[in-house]
Amino acid sequence: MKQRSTRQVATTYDVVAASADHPTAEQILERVRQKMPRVSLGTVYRNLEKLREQGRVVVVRFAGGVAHYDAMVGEHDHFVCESCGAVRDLEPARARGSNATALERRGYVVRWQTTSLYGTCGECAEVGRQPPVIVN
Amino acid sequence: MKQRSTRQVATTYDVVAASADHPTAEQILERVRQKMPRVSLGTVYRNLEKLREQGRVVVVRFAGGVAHYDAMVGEHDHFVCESCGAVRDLEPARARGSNATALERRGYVVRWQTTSLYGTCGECAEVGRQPPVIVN
DNA sequence: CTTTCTGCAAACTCTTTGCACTCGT
DNA sequence: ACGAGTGCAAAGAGTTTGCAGAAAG
Repeated sequence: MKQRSTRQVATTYDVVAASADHPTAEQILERVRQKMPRVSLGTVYRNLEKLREQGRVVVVRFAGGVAHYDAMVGEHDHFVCESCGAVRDLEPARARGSNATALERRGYVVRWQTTSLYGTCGECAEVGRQPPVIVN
Repeated sequence: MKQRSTRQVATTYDVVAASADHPTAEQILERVRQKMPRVSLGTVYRNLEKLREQGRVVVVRFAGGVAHYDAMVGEHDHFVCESCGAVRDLEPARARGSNATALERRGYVVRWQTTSLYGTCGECAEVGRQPPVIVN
């Protein structure tokens, strides 16, 4: 059960690592296909899962429920624009908050945490674009 | 296009309001059926959407991507047990963090935010149950 | 050569929708 | 009686998986 290093896995990782926009599997497929046109969606999903097991990518889900992939592996937060769907990485806002501390005092283990902010990004706010409630 | 008040909507809301465990649509269906056995899943989804539009329930998604429904409508945070899947409401940890302030200074609108903590709940920690990485 | 990985397509899960019928108003 | 709501089943989106052939070690 040893893992092999294939061009598909490498390219998939390169694409995610080069993307700052938290692409979905479908978007990753498109970008991988620019370099390897015959890659299939199933392979992309399998390889993303492999990369996740290895801790090289992270799966993020926002209000709409579809999986977004991020090569920024450390704990951090996100801003999601409800108008255009853009996602921005943010620094982890603060150290473990009072909630985590309170839970740990009661025997809970808090392994990680993440905050998502939802609103309208600067560009959309300028153009006056309104949030259509759909966020992937 | 006026809204009618039906027993299905009322019962669906009652079920969500009486549930502290953030049930999925399927779980809500089961509970509604205890009172109205012929209700269908499609109706539950339609009514949950209606309640969401009315601001009476809120959709929450965790790492696994499936929709959970919550009648606690105010802004608040969640703890998710990675072992048993239990979800606990937490108080909103803090006022708008520095991230929100910084974004707003740049012309962003931050409409709401939510934090999710992931770990092991007290009960699972006691029994020594390990996280299986699956969280609905 | 052996075993994992890939491409393809079919299967699966969760959610939405079309249609004929029901029930509030 | 009119029209929004319901039950059912079929269709959609996103994701997973079985299998035969391709390729890494």
